[in-house]
Amino acid sequence: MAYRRSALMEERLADNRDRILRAARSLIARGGFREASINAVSAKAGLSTGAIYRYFPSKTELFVKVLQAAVDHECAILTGIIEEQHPSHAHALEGPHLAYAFIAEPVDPAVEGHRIECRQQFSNVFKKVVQRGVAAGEFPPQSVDVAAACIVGAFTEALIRPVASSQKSSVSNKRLVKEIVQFCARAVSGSVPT
Amino acid sequence: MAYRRSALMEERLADNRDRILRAARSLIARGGFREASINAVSAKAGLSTGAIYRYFPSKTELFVKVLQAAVDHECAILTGIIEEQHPSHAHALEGPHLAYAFIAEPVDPAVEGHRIECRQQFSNVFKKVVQRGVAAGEFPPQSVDVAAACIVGAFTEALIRPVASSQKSSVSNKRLVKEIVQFCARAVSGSVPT
DNA sequence: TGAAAAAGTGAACATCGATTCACTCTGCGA
DNA sequence: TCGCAGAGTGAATCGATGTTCACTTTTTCA
Repeated sequence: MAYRRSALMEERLADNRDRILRAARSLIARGGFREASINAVSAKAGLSTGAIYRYFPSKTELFVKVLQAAVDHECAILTGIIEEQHPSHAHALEGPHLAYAFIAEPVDPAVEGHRIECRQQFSNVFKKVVQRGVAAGEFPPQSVDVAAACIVGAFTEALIRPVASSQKSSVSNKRLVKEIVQFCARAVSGSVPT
Repeated sequence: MAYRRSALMEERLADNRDRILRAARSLIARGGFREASINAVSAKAGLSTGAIYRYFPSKTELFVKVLQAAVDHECAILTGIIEEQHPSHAHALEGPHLAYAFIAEPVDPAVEGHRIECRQQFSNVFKKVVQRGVAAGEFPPQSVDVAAACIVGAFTEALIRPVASSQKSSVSNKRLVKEIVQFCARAVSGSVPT
């Protein structure tokens, strides 16, 4: 009769899909989209090139899924940090490596379009914070859209620079984040944080 | 005897080279590196594909030269604005289109490396300003490197966003720049500019 | 003017990587 | 155990581009 996938099989398929995503993510994080060829991804995932196409219709789709997952994850963390005032969780952000792919690389227009949405997503997180501050009179009047974009830009550039130049940064990652946060805090509030 | 190029010929060659650079620059600004294939460049420059290789050893070299020229130009403008307090010259910056190629696109590692240098170059311009302010006690103590990187990031992200999303921005370019400048001014000085 | 040298041409070539597909292998159901 | 559906394979295909090169055209100079 009709072919039914056993639970075990179902699980294995899901696992494969997951391994593909992880492999792609890892390769992108390490060497950018450039390094994430279908061959490399399939090899790393322990599958053949053809198998990839059973799970994703195209390389583009695969990349979009990878970005989506990463951004969802990081946005959640970010929101958590901001909402709950637990800046210590900042280390949960996976460092600048993946972020690099968000900003400093090409690819085809489809992925490009998606990347823009991702940046927008990050931006929205910050926008809310600024809006709140301005409404409460804590922050001086300003274009919240521009401010949000600036914050995203400041983070990405400042975080990415050390990766891109592959030089040992003189400041630790933790300290770096702290500096950036202070920069942005002064920018939106117009005052030196205590 | 030995072949000597006449002045006229010399001029024509220089003009060709110039047209190639302009063509590449224009294509990059319009559609990113992706659109700037050798064929497209040669066509736009009014030469054959092969001719390009008489002027530049490779596509990579050509791109590097284009970036170099653009960055030199923009850095000079930027320095001028800052040094001479003529913010009105800001319109001389060619807008976000070329900037887009500096940040949001891939290409081969050689160009990538050069791009990083370009960002550094921009960064240095800002770094000096911040350093001066901190030394003079006008700005609170801060990591000038991080601040400079943040400023570059803020500018690029905020300027590029409208281009990337290809939506008519609600703010004019001039106003946009002003907002960004204010953001950065507050960030480094920790006070609301008058 | 004629011949050598340089500049220009563009079709052919080389490469690289995504995608396909004819085939093999494996798990499900009878 | 048998036979089929689905999963997996990987070499071949295909398309896109950067680069080359044999040839044509133009320029220089005696």
